[in-house]
Amino acid sequence: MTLLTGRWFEGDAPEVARELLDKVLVSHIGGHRVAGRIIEVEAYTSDDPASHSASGKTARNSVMFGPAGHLYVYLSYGMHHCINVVTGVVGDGQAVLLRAVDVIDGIETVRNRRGGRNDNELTNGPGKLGQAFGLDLGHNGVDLAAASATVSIIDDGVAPPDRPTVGPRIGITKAVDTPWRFRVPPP
DNA sequence: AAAGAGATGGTCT
DNA sequence: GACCATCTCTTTT
Repeated sequence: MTLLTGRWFEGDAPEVARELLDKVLVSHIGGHRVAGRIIEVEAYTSDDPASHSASGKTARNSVMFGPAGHLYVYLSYGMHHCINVVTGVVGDGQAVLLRAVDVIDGIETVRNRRGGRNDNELTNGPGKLGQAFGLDLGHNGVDLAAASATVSIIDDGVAPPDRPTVGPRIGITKAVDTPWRFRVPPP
């Protein structure tokens, strides 16, 4: 049971993405704790045409260029908050998008936040995950390892899969053939 | 079961 | 003013 801190996240996004599989995302928001095992991620690097960081630092993506282990949150399609973990060294805009988790604590809170949907559709997409954990633009830039962190990532001893399922990233129009989506294989 | 379309707002040209 | 790292609901096979 160890809290992952800044240095742990530092590295190339595709590598860190694989390491993040089976780690546990935790949020403490509004007096509710929610925890979920990360089962699907996507990597975005700085020389990657599909990445928000591809054309340099802007107001939106500036935290991607900051230290590893902070959250990069952006608003997608005007209504969904997508959650990323920054991985590059300072000045290098890399991040891993968290696409899906299995809820392991706070399922009642998640059901409430997700408006009473079927349990298998609560956190199986990046926008759904953001809503389930209570995250929004106000959480952009938060340090996952800060003492006061409301969001963190924990290693509870479950190793990442030796052979993750690998595939193309979803919902992008550039670099669609780069296989940087990783998933925990089905049991 | 699959395909289509609308919602909705921040960010960048 | 266009473009989205999406989701949900409706319509059609």
